[in-house]
Amino acid sequence: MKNLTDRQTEILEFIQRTLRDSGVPPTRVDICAEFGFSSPNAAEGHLKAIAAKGYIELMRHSRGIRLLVEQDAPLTNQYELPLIGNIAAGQPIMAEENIEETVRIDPELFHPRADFLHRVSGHSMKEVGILDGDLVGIHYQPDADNGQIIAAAIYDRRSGREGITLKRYFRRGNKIRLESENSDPEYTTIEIDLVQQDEDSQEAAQFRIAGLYAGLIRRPR
Amino acid sequence: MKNLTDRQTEILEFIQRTLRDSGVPPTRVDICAEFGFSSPNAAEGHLKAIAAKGYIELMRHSRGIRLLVEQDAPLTNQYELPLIGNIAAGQPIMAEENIEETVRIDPELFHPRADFLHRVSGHSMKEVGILDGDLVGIHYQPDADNGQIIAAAIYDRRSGREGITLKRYFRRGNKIRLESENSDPEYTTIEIDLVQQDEDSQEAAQFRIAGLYAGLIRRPR
DNA sequence: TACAGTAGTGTATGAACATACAGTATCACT
DNA sequence: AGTGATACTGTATGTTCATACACTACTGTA
Repeated sequence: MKNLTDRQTEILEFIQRTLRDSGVPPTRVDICAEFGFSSPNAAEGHLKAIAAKGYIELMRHSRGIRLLVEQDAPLTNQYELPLIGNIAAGQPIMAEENIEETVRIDPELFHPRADFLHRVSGHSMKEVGILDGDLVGIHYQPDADNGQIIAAAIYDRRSGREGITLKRYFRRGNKIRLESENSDPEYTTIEIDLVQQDEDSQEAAQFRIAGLYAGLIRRPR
Repeated sequence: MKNLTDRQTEILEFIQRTLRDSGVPPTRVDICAEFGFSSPNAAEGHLKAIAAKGYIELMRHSRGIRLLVEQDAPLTNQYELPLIGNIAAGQPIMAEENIEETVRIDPELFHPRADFLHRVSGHSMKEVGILDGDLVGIHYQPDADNGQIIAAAIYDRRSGREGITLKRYFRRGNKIRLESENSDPEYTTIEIDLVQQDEDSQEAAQFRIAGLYAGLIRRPR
């Protein structure tokens, strides 16, 4: 969360004080009176800035100011999942280096239970309602059944990292097929031959199953 | 302290609920809307009676209602959201009767913060990746901007309940348009004339905004 | 029977409020 | 030298809000 300026902090504290003392948020005019402003627009500007930084929410009715910061310390709970972007070479998925963010969410919300989250990039799964930017819950599991949606970890030689992509998984013998859920022809099916991959690990697309798709969260904006 | 009448208790509870859910006390008009009064003076009378009995204090400015009784423990704790199906006649949204389930999730995960969840039924929002069975986070807010996705509470005369549906909201003057996000022709646009709705409440589709769409959770299976 | 309390409708009005637009000035950063 | 963020003044407007007045109707009670 972005830092407030000194003035904005003073104003936020005044809102907290007013709320605590009177039970009602202040109006723009109240703020002007407190700080000696002669224009309600001074207060309006500060409120918008504080709201833009995420400390309060402005509702459009009188005294519509809602605090989004708790006065007391937030609860610590164990319902957190790491958000994993791509994976550094040689590192386990959950290595701290790979964690972009920690999201407070109950792993049991998903089925099967999620071990980590991944932010979807692109529209390859559009047809099953998984969109760019969505956070998907992934259940760590190194194999999958035919037709299941998996998080595929695909090695990229240029970056030396593994990128995670959602794909629908099919295997017949040693041939693996990773399909997108988007009829647009640009979303091609990836085909991998396990024998080839083993024999010539420099050459073919290196691939493994990072886990099973177990649900998603969408946070607009 | 003198006892409150049943009606006065209901109103006091509504004030407590509004404060808890939105952080701001209700206006007289809010109370009228909640209880179906047609005159703000009905609310005013109740407030004066409740104040005279010492349960609240009235300050003479907008929303100047201060609770003088302990606010009982919140129904939902910080990291839980109620899952609301449809709404029993005359009940506030958050009434226990309407809660199907409680889901452990951080309301701040969504933007704007979610006040309750709703399970999507049908495919009317398929084109924006909202599918049947998804749980959507709803931010309690009685109005919306054009083009926003809202949870519309539409009264069903047969069941006597309000059903919640996601729609894209447009308003021009007194005409409201509720659009689906599915090009299939079976998903028609609902049009409502506010004037008609007021004049002939038996006839026209009764409708209100239950809140803003604020994100979703998908739990497969 | 009368009276006080409760529960409303209906109308009206002025003050309180949020908020938009048009400016000015300072400061840090590029 | 130019741009964006901050921190205001000043004015204006339309809506929201509290609240007063007048009136109906039901209920328990002294």
